Amino acid sequence: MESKCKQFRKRNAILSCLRSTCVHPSAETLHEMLQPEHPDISLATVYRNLALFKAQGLIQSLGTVGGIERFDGNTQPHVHFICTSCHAVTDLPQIAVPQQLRSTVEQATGCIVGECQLSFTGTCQNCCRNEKTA
Amino acid sequence: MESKCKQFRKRNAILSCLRSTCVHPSAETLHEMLQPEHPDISLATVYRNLALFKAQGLIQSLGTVGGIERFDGNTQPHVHFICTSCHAVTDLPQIAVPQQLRSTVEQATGCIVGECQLSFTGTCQNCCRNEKTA
DNA sequence: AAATAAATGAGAATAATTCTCATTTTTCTC
DNA sequence: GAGAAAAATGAGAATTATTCTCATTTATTT
Repeated sequence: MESKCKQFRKRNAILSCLRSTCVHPSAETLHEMLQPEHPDISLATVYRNLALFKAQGLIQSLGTVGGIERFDGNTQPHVHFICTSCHAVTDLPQIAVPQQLRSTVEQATGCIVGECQLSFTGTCQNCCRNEKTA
Repeated sequence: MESKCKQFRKRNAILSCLRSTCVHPSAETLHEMLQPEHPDISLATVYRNLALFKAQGLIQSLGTVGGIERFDGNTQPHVHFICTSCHAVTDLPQIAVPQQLRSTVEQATGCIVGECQLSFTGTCQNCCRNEKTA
């Protein structure tokens, strides 16, 4: 039997917050973003729930950027740009994820493909400007 | 003036070892692989030189798999398959890296693109078999 | 050969993430 | 609705991959 949650749960707050941002935050950044409205959520809970959401497929991990794991509340396949200078991560909706390659990979290797990640790394517009003025 | 190295350097051993393998090892795995022939290379030196090679563009980092950074001695653009079960990383030479998208990204965003990474995650053939028998 | 510069080993330090456990909150049963 | 059971959480300790320090070794230059 399914049961409704009678109170706002911290879990929901964490998921909503991640889903409503496009900065692809780290656990710590997400924790900071939650502070104003939910100052009583501990960092451990953020980590715990991110792991849970990831296991459930509710969110996506982008892997680490500068040694820190980054998360994405958007599970639709899409492409990322990662700035190696400021570590900003942005979506590239202009580019399509080559989904059709999934079956090519499976046929060629006998593997079962879950995800396909396409990302570009480089220097973002902001950092390009700053490099020039510096 | 350029100077020749008169003795085998540990640095060279580390780079050759990484270049001669296709397992995309971590620093620690690479250290273990070096043990038989170079038991006097310390783990710190492996880390140090991998960071150096990466900065020089002699090798490539694949990011972390299961929380551990993996390296690739092959700097030619190519696609990877990452098994989320056993953490094996293999090349997919059958698939081409969509290099032409680089300029598309640059024009659309004003960023400067350095690298383009395409990878598929899922369950490798071995792990698929093991899951069935288990 | 002496002096300088670069590389290394060993272990300490760092820091992101995970774990522990006591407490609180939620759900289930009656 | 009350009490029991289960799940979630906070706080801080523990873990661990990676980096740093510094004394020593090795290579290069003079």
